[in-house]
Amino acid sequence: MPNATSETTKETGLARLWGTVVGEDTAFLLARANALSLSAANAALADYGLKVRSYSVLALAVSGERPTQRELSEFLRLDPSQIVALIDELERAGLARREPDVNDRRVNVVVATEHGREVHRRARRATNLAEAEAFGVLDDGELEQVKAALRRLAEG
Amino acid sequence: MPNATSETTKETGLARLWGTVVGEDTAFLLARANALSLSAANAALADYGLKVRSYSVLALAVSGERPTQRELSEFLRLDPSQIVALIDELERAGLARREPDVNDRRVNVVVATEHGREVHRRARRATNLAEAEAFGVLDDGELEQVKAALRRLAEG
DNA sequence: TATTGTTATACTCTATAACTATA
DNA sequence: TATAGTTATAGAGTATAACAATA
Repeated sequence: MPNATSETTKETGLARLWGTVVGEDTAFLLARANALSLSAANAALADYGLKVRSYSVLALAVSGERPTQRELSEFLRLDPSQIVALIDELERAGLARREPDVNDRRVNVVVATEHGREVHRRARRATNLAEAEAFGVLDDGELEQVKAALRRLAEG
Repeated sequence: MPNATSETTKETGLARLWGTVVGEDTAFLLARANALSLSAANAALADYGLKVRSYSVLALAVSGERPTQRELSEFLRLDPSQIVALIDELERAGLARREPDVNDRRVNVVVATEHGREVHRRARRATNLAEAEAFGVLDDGELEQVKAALRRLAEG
């Protein structure tokens, strides 16, 4: 039990640090919100043997856009070597597979298996629920404003 | 030069992936915006031998709130052992120091040196500029809305 | 007994460079 | 010569457990 006369708790405790410049910093708030969102999503995906990374690749494989590994690398801002590992993982789990590009034999295109589509459907439901919970403190209007702003930041 | 008839570029290229479910996902957008903000801040802080982590600890040391290591750990959501390493770093650089708590000899309180305060002033200016640039695509009203929303997410 | 700070260790993530096969 | 994918490796970041000093 902390001593009430200790310097440790002389003010209102931890809360007083929110009043500092750090608590007003946009980058700090963004980092914390992201950490919360990330761990909520990863927790929701654990039931399906996925993490945010592998789920993102799976979702893009399911999309039907037939992304190449290079495109996945650029879009997800991950190194090509990390994409290799993620696809290996999805392939081992029977969720996706590589298909050679018809016109350029250097290129692999990533497509989902039927099982991958099914797992994605369920995983997506789970992450949607987790997101709704994580962002539940915001009303619909606020959430839309934030998304619109983040989209402009992210695409820029 | 990519072959225009290749499957790789049959649609509009990378941009077509933004139309998928991933490009609409709040967590995905948040993660990307955070990555951009983080690398901009780290780049700005490199001139001062700091990173976002060490800068945050320094800023809290400068605040005058005399945070304990435990409080820094909880507020920044970093493990106590990571706080140890960050303070060691600041101490080696002469920017901050540990002071034993008067009432509880187990506790260390972290305070900035005069040099630490000066470096913080300059580093803060640099990160403010970097932030203004990173979030420059948003007008002031949007930025305030986003900050308010993030603050509610982060504190919750 | 419980807590603060510390050390040690392992695990994940990330970044880099070198290699192959194709173009 | 350049590009797509692959492999290997090292560095940064993160999580966990055990420990000494103090409460």
